[in-house]
Amino acid sequence: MEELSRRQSTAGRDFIRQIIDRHREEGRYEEIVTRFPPEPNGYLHIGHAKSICLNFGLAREYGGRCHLRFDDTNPLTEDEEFTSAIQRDIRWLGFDWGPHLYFASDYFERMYQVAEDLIRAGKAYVDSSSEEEIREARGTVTEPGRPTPYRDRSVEENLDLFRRMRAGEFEDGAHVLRAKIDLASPNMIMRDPVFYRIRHAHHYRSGDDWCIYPLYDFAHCLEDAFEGISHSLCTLEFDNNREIYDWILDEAGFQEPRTHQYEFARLNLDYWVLSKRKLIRLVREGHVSGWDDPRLPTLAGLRRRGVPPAAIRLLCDMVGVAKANSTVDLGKLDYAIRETLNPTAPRTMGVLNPLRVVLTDWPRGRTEELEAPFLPDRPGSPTRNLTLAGEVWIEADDFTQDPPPGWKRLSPGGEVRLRHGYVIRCDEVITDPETGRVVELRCSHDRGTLGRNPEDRKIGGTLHWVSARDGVAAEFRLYDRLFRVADPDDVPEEGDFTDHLNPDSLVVTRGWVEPALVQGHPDAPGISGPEDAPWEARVQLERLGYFARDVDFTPEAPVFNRIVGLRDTWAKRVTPKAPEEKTDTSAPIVAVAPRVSDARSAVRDADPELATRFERYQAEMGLSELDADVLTGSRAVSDLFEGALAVHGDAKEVSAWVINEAARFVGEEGEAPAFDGAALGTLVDRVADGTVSRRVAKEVLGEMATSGDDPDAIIEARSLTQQADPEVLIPVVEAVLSEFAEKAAEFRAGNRNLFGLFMGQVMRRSGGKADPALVRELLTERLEGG
RNA sequence: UGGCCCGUCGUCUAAGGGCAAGACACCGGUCUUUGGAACCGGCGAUGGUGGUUCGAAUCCACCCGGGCCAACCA
Repeated sequence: MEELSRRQSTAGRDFIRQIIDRHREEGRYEEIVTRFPPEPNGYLHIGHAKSICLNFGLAREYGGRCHLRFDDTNPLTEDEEFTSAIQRDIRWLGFDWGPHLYFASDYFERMYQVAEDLIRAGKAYVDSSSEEEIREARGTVTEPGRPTPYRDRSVEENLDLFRRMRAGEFEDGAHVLRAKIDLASPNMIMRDPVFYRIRHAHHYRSGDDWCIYPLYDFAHCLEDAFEGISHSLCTLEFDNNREIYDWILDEAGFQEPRTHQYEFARLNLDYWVLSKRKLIRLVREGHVSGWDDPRLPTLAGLRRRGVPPAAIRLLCDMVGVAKANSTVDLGKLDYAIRETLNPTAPRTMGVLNPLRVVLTDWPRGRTEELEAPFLPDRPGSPTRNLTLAGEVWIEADDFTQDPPPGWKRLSPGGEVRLRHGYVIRCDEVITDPETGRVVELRCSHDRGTLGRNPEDRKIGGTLHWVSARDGVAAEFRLYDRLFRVADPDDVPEEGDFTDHLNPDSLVVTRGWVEPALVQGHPDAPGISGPEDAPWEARVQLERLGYFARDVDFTPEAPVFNRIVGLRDTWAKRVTPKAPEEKTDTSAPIVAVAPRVSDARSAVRDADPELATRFERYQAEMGLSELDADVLTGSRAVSDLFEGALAVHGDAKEVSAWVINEAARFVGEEGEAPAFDGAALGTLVDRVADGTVSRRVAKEVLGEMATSGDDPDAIIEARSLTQQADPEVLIPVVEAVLSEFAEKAAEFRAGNRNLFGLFMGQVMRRSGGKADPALVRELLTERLEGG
């Protein structure tokens, strides 16, 4: 649909779509299958919306499917109530899972079988230590963990114990099932994670069938695998969990192509909090009226406020998907709402803070019907009649006794137009003798101005109004940001995010609306009747903003929520945004001397040969300490260097090739690449003797790393010999220059950045084979010479 | 502090060796019976230092900054 069109282009696709594109080219998966896996223990909020839009959107774009799966593995916190609320919210957002509704609890038996398999394979054990003991034995980020006394129980004993755990023979906490992996892993999650715990608790779906329940790390990857998920998307904080995800799936024997996990940044919005824990506090402590309080970022709250689901989808599309933690400007949500509502919301009138206007020259008893279109910019728009009699309400803010420069609204002696009606002039101001407050305006109207402008003068402003004769009293709930500060979590010692609550986040006023907003109107979309679902009734109150009926609305006591105000360039001019004091977070600029890496230094301490080489490279070859450091950080890298050096004797040159180009092909665990040092040395030789350009040599190296072929063979097979013949290159250079004549002119006019463009074009056309120094020379001659 | 992830306009996101692009925000202007909308224009960024390269936001090294992990939560 319209929001998707931007994504159709190849450029600018997010990293997840790029990965999926690649998988599709490889034909790796039969179908793209994603999932949205909420835990039914709370309400969905706008952060979840990003994940929903991503997962369901991907399925839609790639013609795959997206599962809705309740990740209900914790009987203590989960509840039926939430499963229906979550389904309603997703549907409201505009997505559908078809028949693919699943529950993790339905997989308990299969998961249990996997756990037994793991035990039989010696990959899991029953630990009878207490929770505290396990935590204590796990070590810290800097110290390795140590085994508990139960780690080496026999398979038989483990199996027996685990079965009795299931059978309910033990109290909560008596035993747990743990993976047997590596207690010294630098990744804390891999230090024998707990897979099952005993919980004699009633589960809202599986009842009392189970008294052991799997934990997230064990359960989630299996759920994905059971369902044939192809791309399992989660937020950044699960990054560390990917290792256990893969470990379990591999140990459980799931073959490629199987599901894999990818992490993206969760959505954050300033002036809001999005953590479940904090949302619960706001509700429980009564800072808001409930989960659907319109000030909350919950989908229920946004819906009640009147935000259209399309606006939330648009926001998610604008925000994109990436791996960098970020906080989105709340103004983007406002934009998305206005953008969505502007083309469709009927224009109507209401007055928030009324001020009485009496038309002194209006004949007593006369009424006039003024025809007003609901969508004034659209030809053929449906209309309604506004009844004008001798008195109207206008907005108190639209009048001032002493107008500032640029004021276009009413002031003593000034003229304005009543929207869809006449031009009026303020003749007299009635004030309360006690308070001095303006209570009424006496005005006269110009009969010649209905539907046309006076010729002798310009009327600057137009005011919205409601007829005092037949306006309907209404309550307005005006919402503002929930917090006063952009980052409510930024609190001083012993402070709390609730300290930053905005006391003015809800302002209630009583005013008037035109009758159509309460009675309904057959031709106006969104306000067709008093019984309409509240969030279906979204209108613009002209000059004020977009409003929706609240769930509390009744025709007898109409209540409207302000969804968002209109852009207001006047307000900005009058109250310029306070320059928010920004704490300077930029790093102080200090020149730091690069150091030898601690990690590599430790490797050398453990390997005397590397330590010797480290010294030798500096002393005998004249390499810098830093280069020598990198070259001796692992056996694989150092061997590569040694091997290459045996073929090509220039230590500096070889060292640069190893460090900058070849080292990246050494595996994470120090596995040697597909080529050896000698092959690398040969390649460096070919660069030195001018056979190939450096650029081509890098390509060759890449191929060596995948195929393991000999460099000469690759050069031969793909005829990559360097092109240094001017006779050949000149026509190419001239072709580029004439094709990009405009750019060339720009270059001559001073845009030096463009040199790379020409260079790149020539290089591309030569298949990267051209001698760059020569090309540069030829180009320079032609661009600068004549 | 060990490991992992991440640093591009004020904000969000592209470009992944060759013209730093778009959106929001902001600032001007045109138009206007919404100080709205629409239209036109402008401002504005590669965390730092070295290195590799004809050419670096992109590759390498170090530094700085931010985030995540030591639940029998997810």
